[in-house]
Amino acid sequence: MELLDDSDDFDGVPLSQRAMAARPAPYLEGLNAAQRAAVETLDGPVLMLAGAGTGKTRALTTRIAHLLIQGKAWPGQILAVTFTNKAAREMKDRIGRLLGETVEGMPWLGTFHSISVKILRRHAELIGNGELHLKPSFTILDTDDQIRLLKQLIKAENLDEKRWPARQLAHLIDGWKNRCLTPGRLPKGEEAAFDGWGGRLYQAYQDRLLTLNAVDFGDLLMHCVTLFQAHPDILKGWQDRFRYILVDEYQDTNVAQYMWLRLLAQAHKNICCVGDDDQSIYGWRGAEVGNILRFEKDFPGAQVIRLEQNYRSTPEILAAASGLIAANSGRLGKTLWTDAEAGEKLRLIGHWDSEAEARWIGEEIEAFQGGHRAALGPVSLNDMAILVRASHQMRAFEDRFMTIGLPYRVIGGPRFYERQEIRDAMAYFRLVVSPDDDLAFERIVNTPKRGLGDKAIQTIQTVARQNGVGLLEGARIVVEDKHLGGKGLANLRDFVNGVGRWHVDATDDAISHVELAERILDESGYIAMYLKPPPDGWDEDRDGEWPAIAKDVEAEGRLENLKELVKALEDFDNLQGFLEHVALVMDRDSDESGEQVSIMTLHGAKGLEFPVVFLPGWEDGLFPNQRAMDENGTKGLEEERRLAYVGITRAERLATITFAGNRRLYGQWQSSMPSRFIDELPEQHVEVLTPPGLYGGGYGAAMAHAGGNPAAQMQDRAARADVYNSPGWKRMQARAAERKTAMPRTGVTIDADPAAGFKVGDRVNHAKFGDGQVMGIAEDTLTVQFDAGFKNIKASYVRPAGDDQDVPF
DNA sequence: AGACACTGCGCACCG
DNA sequence: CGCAGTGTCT
Repeated sequence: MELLDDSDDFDGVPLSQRAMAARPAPYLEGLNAAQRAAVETLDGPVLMLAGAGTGKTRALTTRIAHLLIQGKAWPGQILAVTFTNKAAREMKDRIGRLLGETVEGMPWLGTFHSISVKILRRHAELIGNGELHLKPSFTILDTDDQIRLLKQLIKAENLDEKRWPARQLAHLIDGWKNRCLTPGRLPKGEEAAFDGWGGRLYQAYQDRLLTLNAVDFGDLLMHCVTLFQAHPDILKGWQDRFRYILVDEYQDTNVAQYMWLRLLAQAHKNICCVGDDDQSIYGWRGAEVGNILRFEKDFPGAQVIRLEQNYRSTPEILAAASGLIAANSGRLGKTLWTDAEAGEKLRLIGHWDSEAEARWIGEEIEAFQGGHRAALGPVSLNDMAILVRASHQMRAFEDRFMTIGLPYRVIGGPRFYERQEIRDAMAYFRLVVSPDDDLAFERIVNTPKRGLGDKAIQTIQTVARQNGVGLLEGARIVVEDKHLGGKGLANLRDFVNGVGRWHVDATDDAISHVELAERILDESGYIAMYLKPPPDGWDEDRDGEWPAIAKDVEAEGRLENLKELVKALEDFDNLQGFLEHVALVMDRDSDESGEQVSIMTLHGAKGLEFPVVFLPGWEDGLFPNQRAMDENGTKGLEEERRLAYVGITRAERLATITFAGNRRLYGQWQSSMPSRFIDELPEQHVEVLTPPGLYGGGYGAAMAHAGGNPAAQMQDRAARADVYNSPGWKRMQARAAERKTAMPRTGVTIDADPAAGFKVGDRVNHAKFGDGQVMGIAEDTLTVQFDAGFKNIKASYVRPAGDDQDVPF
C-alpha cells in the first residue's frame, strides 16, 4: 500500500533549507551540556533521564526542531508521543515558536491514543474476528458507554449485577488490554477471573463492540499492536514512515504502549524516550516502571543522557524532595542540583481538622497575595496552587474559599465532555451522523422524557433484532406497525422522523453543521428540558413567545455548556470531524479569566509548576493512601512516595505541607496520624510552624515540641506519637469531643436561632455572590436570590446587607 | 411511566 | 456525606 501519499504529511516547505541558510542555530543557545547532547544525539536509541524541572520539554522540542532543520526528517516522518492532549498542544506551540512559524505539518505529534486512531482508521477492516470487522467510521466509547455495555452483557448471562459489578469487570478488561491480552491470549489462570466468567464475558464484550462498530480506549492500543503483529507488510510501511520516534513520560507507559513503540522502532531504532523513574505515578493503571528501567537492555547501545540541573526550585525544595525520594529502592539514580540562591525552608504545620486546615491555607493565600510575607512580595493567585492526594479533599477548600470570596479554579474533576448534557447532545449528533449507533439511540430515545419506558425500549429491541436492523430502524418499524400505543407511539414517531430529517440535513450543504446542531437540540426538545415551561394557557399567538428562562442555576449551567459545545463546532468542517475530535481530545473549559488559586490532585499537577504550593492532607492512610499500600505493598508505598516527590517539586519558591488530626471520611469523623513521609523530610530544610494560638498554649506547646525536637521526631515514631498524647493535645480532643456530642446527628443545630435572625425578604450580602434577597428559610439554610441566580446557603455565610462586619465564623 | 424514598457503596485518573 | 441503583407508590 502507498503510505506516503497523504498530503497532510508533507505539506510545508522543507524547513531545512530555509532555516539553515538564515541562521547558524540560535535555537541551540542557552542549552546546558546535557540538554545539548539530548538535542544533538539524533541517531540510535537515546534515553533521556530528565528530573523534575530540568528543562525536559525544552530539550524535547528543540530536538524536534533540530531534526527538521538539519533535514533529517520531514515533519510527517517524526512520531512524537505524549500522554495528554495538553502536553501535545504545548509541544506543538513550542516547536512553532522555535521555528518561528506555526508547524501544521506535524501530523504525528499527539497522544498514544490519537495516533492509534489515525492508524486504525486506515486499516479498520483488518480488525475483526473472521465474521465481523470494523469499518473506518468506528466510534470510540468512553468509560460510561463501556460500563453500560458490560452491564447489558452481565445481565444477558443472567448474572446478579450486585455480585458481579460491571465496574469491576471493566477494570479487569482494561487491565488485560493494558497488557495487550486479547481474549484468545489470556493465560489460563486469568480467564477464570471474575468467578470464572472473566474470559467469556471479555470475549462477548469484544464481539459486541465489533457489531457496534466501536472500540474502547484500551482497544486503540491493543488493536494497533495486533494489527502490526498480524500484518508485517503494514508494520513495515509504518516503520519506514516514522524515521524518528520521541516519547515523553516514558516511565508511565504500560505494556501495550511499550509493545506498540518497540514494533515501530525495531527497524531503525531511532527512538528517544524521555522520562523520570522518580515521577512514575501511574502504576495503578498499568504503567510499568520496568519499561524505563529496562531501556538499555531493550535497545542495546542506547545512550543515556541525564538532565540533572534544575531550573525551577530553590535548593531547599530540591533537598527536601531528594531526601524524601532517597527512601525508595531500585531507582536509576539522579542527583538534582541547582545554582539558584538559597530560599525558604519547607514549612510544616498541623491542624485540628480538615476545616481548620482549609481555613489556615485560605488565610495564608490571602496573606501572600497581599504581600504580607515579605520574603516573597505580593504573589498572584495564579502563582499559587493547592495539590491534594484525593479529589474529595477539594471540597473543604471550595467551601472555605467560597465563603471568604477567594477566587479559585478546580483543575480536573468531571471534564467538559463527561458532563451529562454534553454527552446527551453528543449522542444526538452521533445518531444523526450514524443512524445505527445503538448506544447513542439508547441514551437519548427517552431524553427528554417521551413516555418511553423499559417496556417500550424492550419492544424496540425485540423488533430490531427480529429484523436484523439497528435500534433506530427498529423504532421506525415499531412506529409503522404500531407495536406501541398512545402517547409513546406519537412521541417515538416524532423522534424517528426528526432524526431522519436531521440526517438528511447533515448531508445537505444548505445548512451549516452549527445551525444543524442548534436545530437538533431545539427540535428534539432537549433544550426545553432545561427551560421553565410556559404557564398553562400561554398562547404564543396572543402572548408572544415564552422567554427562555432556565429552570434553576444548575439548568443554567447546562445551557451554558451546550452553548459552548455549539460554539466549539465552529472550528470544524462538519459534525463527523467534531465527533472524532471530541472522543479523544476535548478538554474541560479552561476559563483563564482573572486571578485564581488552582486546586488539583497531585496526579493532575504533574508537569506543572507554581511559585507557591500547598500540600494538605499529609496523613497516614490518606497520603500515603491506605488502599495503595494494601493492594500493592511496598510497591504501592513507593509510588505514593514518588507522588509526594512530584508534589514538592512542583514548587518554585515555597512549599507548605499540612496535616490534620481529624478528617471526615464518608461522613464520619476519623482521627489520623501525620504522614510517615513527614518523618522522611530532611529536618534541616523544614521549618515547623506553630499554628495561630487558637486553642491556647496547649496546642502551641505540642507543636513546639514537634518543632523543637525534630530529631526525636525523625528518629522515633513513638516520639512523635507523644505529641499527640501531650496534655495540650488531649485537652483539645476532649473539647472537640464535647462539641461533637453537642452537635447532634439529627441535623438539628444547637443554635437556638438557626437562621440567625434572617427572615424572608431581608437583604443580605455574601462574600462571593454579593448582595441578594432572602426568598426562603429552612432551618439554618437560606434560599437567596443573587444576581447570579438562586442559591441555598447556610445562614452563617451571609450577613445583613450593608453591615460592614466580618462574616461571623 | 414517573416521582420519591431507601439502601449500600465508595475516594487516585487520562485517553 | 453524596451518589447511583432499587423498590414502592401513585
